[in-house]
Amino acid sequence: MFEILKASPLFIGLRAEEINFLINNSSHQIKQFSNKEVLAYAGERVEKAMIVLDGKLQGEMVDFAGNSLKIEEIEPPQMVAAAFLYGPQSVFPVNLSAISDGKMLIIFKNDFTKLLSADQRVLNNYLNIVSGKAQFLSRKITFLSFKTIKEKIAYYLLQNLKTGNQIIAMNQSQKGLAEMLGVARPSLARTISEMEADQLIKWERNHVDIVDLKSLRATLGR
Amino acid sequence: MFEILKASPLFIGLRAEEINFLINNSSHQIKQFSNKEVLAYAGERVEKAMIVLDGKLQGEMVDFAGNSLKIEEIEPPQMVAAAFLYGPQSVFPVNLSAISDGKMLIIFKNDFTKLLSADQRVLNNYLNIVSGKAQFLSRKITFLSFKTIKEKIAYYLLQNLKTGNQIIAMNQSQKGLAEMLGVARPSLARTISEMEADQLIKWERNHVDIVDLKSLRATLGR
DNA sequence: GCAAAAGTGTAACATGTGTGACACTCTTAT
DNA sequence: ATAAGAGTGTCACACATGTTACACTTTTGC
Repeated sequence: MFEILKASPLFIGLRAEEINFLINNSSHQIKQFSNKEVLAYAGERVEKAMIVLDGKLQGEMVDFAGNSLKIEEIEPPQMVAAAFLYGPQSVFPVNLSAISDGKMLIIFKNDFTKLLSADQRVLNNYLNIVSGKAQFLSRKITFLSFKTIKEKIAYYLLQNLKTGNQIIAMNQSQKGLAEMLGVARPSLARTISEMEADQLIKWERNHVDIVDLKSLRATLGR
Repeated sequence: MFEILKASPLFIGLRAEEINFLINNSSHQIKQFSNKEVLAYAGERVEKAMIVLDGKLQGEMVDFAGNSLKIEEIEPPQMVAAAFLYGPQSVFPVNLSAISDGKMLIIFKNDFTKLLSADQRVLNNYLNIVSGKAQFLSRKITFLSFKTIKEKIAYYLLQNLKTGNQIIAMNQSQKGLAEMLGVARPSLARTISEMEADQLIKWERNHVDIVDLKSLRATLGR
């Protein structure tokens, strides 16, 4: 087990013996789960830290009509719902169910808090995990908050533009990009055409030429 | 100072003497700042925990064209960039500048980490702050990912509907709600009218009646 | 090399949302 | 009590985007 945990973001930088020592000094459980088992429902309180040791879980968002929506997979040795253990509304944002047999390490919140203060490296790691989530979400919002497709494209290009360069390698199809930006594929193609007509960019199969950097930047100036 | 800090989310549940003790046992500084002073630029590394003691700061997002965009105000005794102290990309997401004279408490990251492990209540508080941010952002994304205003309204209402009830108290103006949902105010009003015409809801000044819960849910079934 | 699959350019059309405007109502402060 | 301010209902209009469709090109697998 401790070999698996060594690879976990929570225990980066610790030796297996150290992890062993820490875990064995906090009360914990190993829970077996079987395929299709529902481990937690959305809205339920998060009261324990969970780390997948073996097998695979998935988080499925369930809408009010009862359909399941997005899916996020959690594999060993990831933590489950790391950013939802603490906080004013510490409830599961999704249904948590197993998509294979497996087992997980469970530490109750109180004990987990003690564990965090027992080792500064673990504390640091956990803070990195949670902060990382917040930062990821923050960046995602930046994207979503651009209204027009033109803005999204401009932002995407400028993000991926290395200074001094004026060519951006594209390792993604327009279809994929459209999905990532959350827009319809033909709409993306249309907007690209417009931007080419406006002499802002030149979109080739595998790379994009920035023709008029200044105007491209101005696209984002509201 | 310790009286101010007592009200800070970071030190909830601690007595002034305890805060005094903790702070004086970690190395720290008090920094005076003056109006219009820029305290940090977006992209700069976050290396210290900062708590505003007096005066007011603002975070301004700067776009690629050099214009400043959104503004977030930070007042005593709030922490600055709490979710950005740790994490893989711990850099300021915004420019940080003063909009009045004032002063702040500064604790360098290393010392702050020690402070967190020195007192479990402070650790818990900080985890609550950061997790709270992540949860707030997560909810915001859920909202932004609904495409139509009708969906957003339905989601909002169903979220705030207590089981068994069919009336939702509104503690927010339509204007405020429109802002929160990221839509134009008249568009929100129009959509509400439509939903009323469809006999889904009845929107009064201070509360909303759910007329047809089933159909309201169906709005979200994609 | 060839066929199938995937990706791309483009068009016509429907539709949801933002904008700006205005009258009206409710709340707040003096 | 009254005036000023904030919030609300509604309209006409412009416009960006999604949808659906089809021809064409490129890539992939055999």
